[in-house]
Amino acid sequence: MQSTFASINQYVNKCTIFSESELTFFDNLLQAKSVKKKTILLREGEICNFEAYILKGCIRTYCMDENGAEVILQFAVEDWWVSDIASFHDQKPSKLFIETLENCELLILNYEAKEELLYKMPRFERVFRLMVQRNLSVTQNRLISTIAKPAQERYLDFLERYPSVAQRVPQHYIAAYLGISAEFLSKIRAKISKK
Amino acid sequence: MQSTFASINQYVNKCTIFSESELTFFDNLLQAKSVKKKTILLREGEICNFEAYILKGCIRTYCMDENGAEVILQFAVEDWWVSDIASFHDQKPSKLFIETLENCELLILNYEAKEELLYKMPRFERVFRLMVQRNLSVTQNRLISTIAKPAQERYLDFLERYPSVAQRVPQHYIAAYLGISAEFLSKIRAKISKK
DNA sequence: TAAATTTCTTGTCATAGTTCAATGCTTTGG
DNA sequence: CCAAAGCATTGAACTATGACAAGAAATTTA
Repeated sequence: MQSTFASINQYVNKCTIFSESELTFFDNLLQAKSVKKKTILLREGEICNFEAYILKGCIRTYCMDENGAEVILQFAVEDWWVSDIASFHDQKPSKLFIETLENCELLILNYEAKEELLYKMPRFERVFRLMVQRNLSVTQNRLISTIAKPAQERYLDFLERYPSVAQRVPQHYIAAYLGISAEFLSKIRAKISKK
Repeated sequence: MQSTFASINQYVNKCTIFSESELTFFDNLLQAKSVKKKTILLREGEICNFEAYILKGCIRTYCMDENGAEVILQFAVEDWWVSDIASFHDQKPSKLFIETLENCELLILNYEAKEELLYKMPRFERVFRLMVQRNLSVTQNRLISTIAKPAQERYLDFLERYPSVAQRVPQHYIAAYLGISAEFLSKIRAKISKK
């Protein structure tokens, strides 16, 4: 029986082993939710009240710089979480936008539910620590290559690392993720394919 | 009585309240260590076996790109932790160097000690989760401004945010942190002071 | 299927930042 | 206290990338 919760339970079970009843308790705190493509789940200034696990679909997290240009922080697909942890954790206004790029099936863990979970089952702290830790490690690597590598190399790394994302999202978003203009990405691609 | 552990205990107590005996147990897992300036605590390829809390001194974490240029990931001073979590957590070879910039007084929590701590007192998971979470949030902001802001603005932000670090470390390290060449930083400074 | 919108490409010109090389200034250690 | 090493500044020539403009292709919507 492949329930709605099969994949998320597998996810948390990879961090530490939980009993059936612990998992059931966890599952009951989640809310399933379907959202249409191009829905904004969080906008700048709002307090982020959720962590969302993606069962199906693709989401981007981005922020707007002073000149109105978008910088994409994350593309998230199946089996990933999205949230603005800073806003969520401190319950303060977010600087980020979170937007679906496709129709999505989500499991939502909201603030109160997470509090309850961690209060009643502190072992779940570990799940979230590991989650954040992986995220930190990825973000650090990205910071380093943003600083140290030229755009073309970063683009090739991206293709290699997230081939499926590269298929699914428009190129100008990839440019916004890599930190270059859409035009320049186009020129990079032209140059690559000439070889 | 200001023991060696006063400040670190205060640090962990800010995350969740712990009892005297929990704190004592924690303290006993730590090793105090004095290290000379310019000591390399971790080099690329080694497995990071510690998380170090800084009682006194200043440390940088950096990595070397393909051309041998250094990118600085973090300056850490009093009341901060340094480690390579990716290497530490997975016990795999590090890509980073960790080097003292001043004589330092450290409290070292090594891998086995941390395992024991979290096994016996899972409430400490929370401390480390919050620690990583803050670090992630800072790193995300830095990634965004590296992408979206010009070097001069990033430099001014840095001065404002870490005035004490700016005093303590040589300028070419600040350049390596900001992701620009030492020469260009010098030109930025010249331009700023002209006003 | 046509119209409308969004996405991608290409060219030209502008600029933030790099590299290299030379010079003087500090700090450190014997 | 001097020599050596490390650090900061400056200028000139170069390069990666950005901004703008205009048009082509693709995708969505009606």
